[in-house]
Amino acid sequence: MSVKHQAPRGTRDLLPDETPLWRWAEAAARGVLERYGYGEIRTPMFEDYELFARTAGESSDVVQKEMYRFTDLGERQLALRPEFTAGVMRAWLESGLGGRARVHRLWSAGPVFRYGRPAKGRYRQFSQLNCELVGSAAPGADVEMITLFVDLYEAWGFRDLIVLVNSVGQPASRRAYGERLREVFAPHREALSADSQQRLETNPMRILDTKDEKDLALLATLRANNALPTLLDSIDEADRAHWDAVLAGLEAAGVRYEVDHGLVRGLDYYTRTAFEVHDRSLASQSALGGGGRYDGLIEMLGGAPTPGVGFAIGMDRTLLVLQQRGIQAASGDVVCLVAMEGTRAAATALARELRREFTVECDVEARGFSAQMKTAGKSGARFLVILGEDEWARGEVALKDSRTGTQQTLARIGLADALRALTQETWKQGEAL
RNA sequence: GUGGGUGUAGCUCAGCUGGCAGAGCAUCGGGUUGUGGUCCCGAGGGUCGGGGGUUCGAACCCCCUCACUCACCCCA
Repeated sequence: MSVKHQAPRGTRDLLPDETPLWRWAEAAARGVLERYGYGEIRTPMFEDYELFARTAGESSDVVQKEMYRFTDLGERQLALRPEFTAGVMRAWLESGLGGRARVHRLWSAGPVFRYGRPAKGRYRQFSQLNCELVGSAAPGADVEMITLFVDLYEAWGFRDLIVLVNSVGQPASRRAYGERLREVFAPHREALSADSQQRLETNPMRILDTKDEKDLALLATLRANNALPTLLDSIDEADRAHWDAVLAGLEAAGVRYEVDHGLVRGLDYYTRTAFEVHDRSLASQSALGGGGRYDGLIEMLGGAPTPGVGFAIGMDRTLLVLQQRGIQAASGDVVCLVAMEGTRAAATALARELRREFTVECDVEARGFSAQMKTAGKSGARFLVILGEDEWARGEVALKDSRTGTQQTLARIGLADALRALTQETWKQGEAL
């Protein structure tokens, strides 16, 4: 098996046995989004490099080492989108949406690109479902976002979901908190892992979600002595009030959440509320989705100060979990036509007619009767319509239900009616369950 | 990006110390040109991920490379 080309590293093909689950999940999501009153916005898959570099933060990992950056033939500096929000906000500004109404509810879906070492659940091209609520600074907006976030997962069958929430405050308070952490850890520098000593310089908040045993032990000791401040202790009064209101709103909405003091988002533009959902079954790539508030972003892009909240859901990982749980998209009944030597021509016409209403398979290779029957059996077709020469001459066909094994002979004229009645019958039975 | 592991038929995998590439499942055909998914018989299918090296001889040993995977990093 040595083919000349393979899919580029970190990309993959979704084959026909997988796409039904994707379509089902996408359809379920669209239903929820519609009922929440969100409108779809489609933006380019690439934008000016600077747009992403500035909004995500020059020092962020995404910008430092994960961007698909390129120069086009016109010498433009561009990048494949590593996330949706920056592009959506650019479109919002450029189209003047902000002037038409104060609040906008937007969603997008499609591929995003990040250059990183691939692993199960981490791809260089992956798919996100993205939502934004632009124009409201109210805690209720955060609550609606998180509620929508959870309801999407519930529409996909998740029941045991817990949202991790935190407040990352303002950039200034975040910096101040970082300094406080440096002071706290400085005396224990030698006790930290090499990674964390590095983080002490670059991003001390990352020490809080270390996986190193030594680090964890130190953190536990510090906590026990009340020597470890939390980010929540460092945020200002307004942020604190916002945070309390968000939690109260989540309680009221009946959303299960857990406060995670170590939760920090990877992009610099986040303010106040941050949230994520994880699934343990995905090993090291456990984040299924996350989001937060980005009150400074639009101003950063040259717009009037405008608040916003949003989230992104990683579809690949989410569907990976669904597949692991054995969830399959329901498929409809299939009708398979089986023709004889003298009825092949008639079968093509009948197939065409039935396909106005039913899913119909029909042999195109003029294969023998027995071969067609074998194929029909393996295909899982619910109904077999056998066009025997004698019956056909009398204007009749045989209809076999492979679920029960029963077979009846009926007038060709009444075939569609009979199929309709049988499929509706099973549909009703399904409803009863 | 760092460190490990794995690549043999469409799939899951055997293949001993270097000596003619195998099995099961799947596919196709036949047994059965008017009743399948059971059974029986048969067939096709491989540059052993790719390139180089060592050797009389390499799936096996060495180097490089590509891909996947696990743990980190980071996140979706």
